[in-house]
Amino acid sequence: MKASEAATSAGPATAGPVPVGDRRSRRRAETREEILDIALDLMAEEGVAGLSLAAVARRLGIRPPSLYKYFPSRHAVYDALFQRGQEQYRDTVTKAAARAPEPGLAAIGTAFDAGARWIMGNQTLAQLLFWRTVPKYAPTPQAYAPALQIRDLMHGLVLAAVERGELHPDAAGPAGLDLLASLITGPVSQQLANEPDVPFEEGRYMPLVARLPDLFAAAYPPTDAAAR
Amino acid sequence: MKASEAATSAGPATAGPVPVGDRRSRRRAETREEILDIALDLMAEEGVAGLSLAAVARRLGIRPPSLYKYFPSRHAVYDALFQRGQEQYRDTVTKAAARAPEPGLAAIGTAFDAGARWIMGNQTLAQLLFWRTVPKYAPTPQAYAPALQIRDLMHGLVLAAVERGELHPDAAGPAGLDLLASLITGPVSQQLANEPDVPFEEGRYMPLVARLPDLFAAAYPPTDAAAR
DNA sequence: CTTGCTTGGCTACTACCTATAGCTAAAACT
DNA sequence: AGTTTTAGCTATAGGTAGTAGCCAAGCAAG
Repeated sequence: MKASEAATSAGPATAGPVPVGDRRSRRRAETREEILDIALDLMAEEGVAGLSLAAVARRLGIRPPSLYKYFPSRHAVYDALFQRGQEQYRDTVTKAAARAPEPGLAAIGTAFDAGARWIMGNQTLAQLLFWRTVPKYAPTPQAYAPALQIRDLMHGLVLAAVERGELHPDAAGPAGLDLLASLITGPVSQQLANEPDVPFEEGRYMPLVARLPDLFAAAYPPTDAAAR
Repeated sequence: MKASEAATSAGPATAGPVPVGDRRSRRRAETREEILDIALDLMAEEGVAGLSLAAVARRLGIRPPSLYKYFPSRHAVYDALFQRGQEQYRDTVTKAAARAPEPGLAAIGTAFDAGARWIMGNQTLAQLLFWRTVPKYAPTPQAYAPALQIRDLMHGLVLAAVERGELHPDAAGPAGLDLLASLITGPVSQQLANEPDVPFEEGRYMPLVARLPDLFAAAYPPTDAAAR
């Protein structure tokens, strides 16, 4: 029992010879990941809210009730995917911001671009993350945690832009961050809802993302004193 | 047969003594509306994608199979609600734009405000209209038609603003209209996904709507020649 | 090597869902 | 008044989530 509990977070954290004895729990974690992969595929085919555990079981080659040895409910599968998605998205955006050519407003643009590309490449997860699409499902705090880290990251980027004199200090306030989040959400939602199948940047909405940093700057122009 | 077909669009179009003889089809249309009302209530309670026709039947006091005398499938119920919602939204926005104090950019703001308020007051319908939340459901062209009219309406408003010298002519192009639609979608999606239950304008995102016209103007500043 | 515990599969079952087929009685039209 | 239409019904097929309980294989300690 204790062993399996310890394995729920299931990261390849220790690269060494493994705490020994838990070949079983490693296998268990692998199966969990396999289930999540299949669930993701099925959600892409049938719609996010149309996920059927029975279909997952069929594709995995086991009987439906056996799935409950790995996840206590359908919502638990959604939650695991939600967390996985948030972590991937956070890492994508964080790395993009870190290797941006220069900090400030340009880095915000880099982060937006990377985030938008990830979303278009992971639309199923994006729907789960950014819309309330599954009846009665709400993410657990643990699964939602990475989203808060993303907000912190954006806050830092905005602060840097403010210090460079590219934005008014108010941009780093709550309303500013909410506006920033809304700006990126707009094209993304339009693209997901109306043109889910267009490839990369051929759609009508994703190209708009490149213009968002300037729009944000227009909403929070630096005070003349700070600029220059 | 012919009579009932004619009643499927079921608007109170003719206010007079009614084409006579179709007390039956009027009753039928009433029941259809009743079903849609109940479905809307249930979607609010259980989630948009969680609508169950059996539950509708229970609440209506009939057996589930009898519902199929009024709608051929669950998707047909969604489609009727989709159309109803698009028409309501279109009418709301159109009327708001028509009685705006002055045309141009200000009228766009008035239309946005009215649209946002309608959405917050009709969140269930809004989810159906603006997100792809129901697996395998896509609106029929007939149900989608009002959405095209809304785009035409916005196009007209933007053209008027351009002629008043408030916007660059490019604002009325496809990319401009897509940006405009994305701008309003952003706060709306954020509000629906993250704060669905806050009343009117107490939320974090809806107040941002008032700033969108200026943002749009910043994206398409008028050429100096046209201005003034 | 054997004994015993853990676990990952299974079948059987409940209670729900959408949708179809076909019946019947009441309502409406002619 | 007779005929047609229709709005309800029951029965049924086939799908879903989730629970209960059985059993055999895997693993670990004596």
